Amino acid sequence: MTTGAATGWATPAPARRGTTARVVLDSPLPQLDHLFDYRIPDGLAAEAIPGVRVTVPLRSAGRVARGYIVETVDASDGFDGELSPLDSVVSAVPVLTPEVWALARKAADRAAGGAGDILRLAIPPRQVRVEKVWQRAQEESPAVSSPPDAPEIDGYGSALADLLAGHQRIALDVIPQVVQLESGTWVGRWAVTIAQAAARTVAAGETAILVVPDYRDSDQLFAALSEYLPPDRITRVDASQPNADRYRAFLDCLTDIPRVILGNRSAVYAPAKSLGLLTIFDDGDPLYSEPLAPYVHARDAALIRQQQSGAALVLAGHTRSADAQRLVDIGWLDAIGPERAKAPRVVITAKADHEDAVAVTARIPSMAWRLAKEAIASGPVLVQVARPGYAPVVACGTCASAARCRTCAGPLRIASAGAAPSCTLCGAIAAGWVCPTCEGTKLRLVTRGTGRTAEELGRAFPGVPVLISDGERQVTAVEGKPALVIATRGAEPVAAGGYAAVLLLDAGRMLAAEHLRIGEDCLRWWSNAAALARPGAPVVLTGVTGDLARALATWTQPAFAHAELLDRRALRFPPAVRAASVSGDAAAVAEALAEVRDLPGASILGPTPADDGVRAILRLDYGQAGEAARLLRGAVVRNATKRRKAPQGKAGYRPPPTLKVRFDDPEILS
DNA sequence: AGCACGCCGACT
DNA sequence: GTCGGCGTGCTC
Repeated sequence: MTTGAATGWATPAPARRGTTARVVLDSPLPQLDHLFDYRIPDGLAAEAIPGVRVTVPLRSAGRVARGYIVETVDASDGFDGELSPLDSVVSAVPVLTPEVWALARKAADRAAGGAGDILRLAIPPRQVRVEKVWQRAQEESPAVSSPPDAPEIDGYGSALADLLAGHQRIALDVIPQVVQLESGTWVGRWAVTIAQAAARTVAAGETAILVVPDYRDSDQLFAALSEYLPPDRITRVDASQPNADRYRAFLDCLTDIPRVILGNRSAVYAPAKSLGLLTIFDDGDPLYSEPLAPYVHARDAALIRQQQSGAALVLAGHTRSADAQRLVDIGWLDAIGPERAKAPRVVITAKADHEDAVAVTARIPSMAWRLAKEAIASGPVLVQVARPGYAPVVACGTCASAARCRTCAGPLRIASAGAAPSCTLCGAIAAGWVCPTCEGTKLRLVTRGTGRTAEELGRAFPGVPVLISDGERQVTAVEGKPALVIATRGAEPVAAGGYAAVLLLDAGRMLAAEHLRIGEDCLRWWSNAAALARPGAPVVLTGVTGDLARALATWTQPAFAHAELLDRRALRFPPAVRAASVSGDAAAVAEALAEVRDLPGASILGPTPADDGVRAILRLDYGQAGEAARLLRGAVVRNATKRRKAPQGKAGYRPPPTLKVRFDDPEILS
């Protein structure tokens, strides 16, 4: 049997191996979320080391659960029954490192959730063949590239490099530009800045974890990293990878070789030997909000990991999230920007005059129109719209009431040019639609998606190619030639040389969405698009004035975030306070809330009826949130252990909903 | 979850 | 008397 110590990838064997293994189970059940002690049988003594996957008996023979050895000890403390023996060691690779275990435990505790749920994000499913090949390769001690040179970080003098070398925590304002790499690829300047910082970390013999919202950002950053680092120093850990690739990348992260680990939100949990830098790009992006229990936001996980590891932390973006701003305001993060300010040229137009404009230009104010016409001769023009599709919302052409589906009353849309209207929810075709209010038969397009916008603009600019980039058909890069690029917010391609003009066409409509975070989101969408313009090119904001327009025009996003945070403080909304939703059976919710209602500064909204039970919102000062999470977790465990099945004979009985606690629930702000 | 243990109604 | 119903609680 090979042991890890011989091949360099295992945790060093302790001087004296314990006789007892403390095991975390791979289970979502709250009542099993603690360590279980097992006797290590003689036959497994060599393999049963911390971090390995094991199977263990649970309650009765024949029933086995999967888990990981967290530590080995000599005597079990706190449990004085007879220990069962470990069932088996699944694999010799110690996949759960002590650092990741500490992170998972703390992140779960902070969110009133289970560590096992975090581990499922942190450790990909095992792929036996991949693991065998990888183990063999490790035993042959593969050649490692020599450490790279440390590049300068352009645009920040020595300030940023000094802060990183001192492992500081930073809110970084990136430079809103596109640049061409030596490979010829054009990327956002942010990617180069982060790549340079990461390369310096690797040159110093440490590992950097770089987290980005999605694969488009990942591709840009990967291209930039490749300018500074050899391929064996860059490991991509995307959840969209095939399982085999994902597991291979994960295993590579376990080695001692300092590297850059690049990936989406779950990359914050990647194992890393001597972590020196952790960056999150555009931390306001909702993709960082984990949709799986216990719903830990990648930013929060990063903050915990920074504290535990002492690595440098960078929250970078064209905008500052209110959450990052709070950390700046309390002195937890140092705010740093470029040496020389480089703001895009933002042109604000008054509200579009819909009354006397011709149909084709209805959404486009004359100034925007003129600037686009001028610009298109010299290069691509980006048109940002709110929605994909053709006509996502339609209404009666006569009385203007919203058009609804006859079957399910869902809203109707027109999916493509010339298509019959269909239901957004059930998909039913609404041929021969008649307005139930006024009996009109004509439909009016209330909103125009990418498709309809492309059609309209294509007609207005004959001979100019029109490209569409939205959620379904994503274009990642366009050439520097005249073209109209119609994109939904967040799906804008990078243009070679930058866009000759950027039209933020549906700004007013985007801002009208009912969401307390909408101002922050809009500024982020617009700023990210503006950063794709070439120097001096006009960025036209239509239909929006006021603080938000001023923040974009003067490129003072941190000031906007600060003002936003003051508003939230006055209202006691996140992130000025921490909030959690508590939902489930009315009695269970009441019992859970009774535990926390007397904590200093706690306040409760509700409970209000919610699907199959009730839901309440709990607001807490940050200092009390940890204690609240502990108390609520206790309530969840008690609820889980006493929940019972239907009494026999009662047909149609539904068991009461389980008690759920969700900290930092994004729906609280909607 | 899944399984054993335990305390009240119909049975040989 | 005891067989077995399912409500209750635990899992190292």
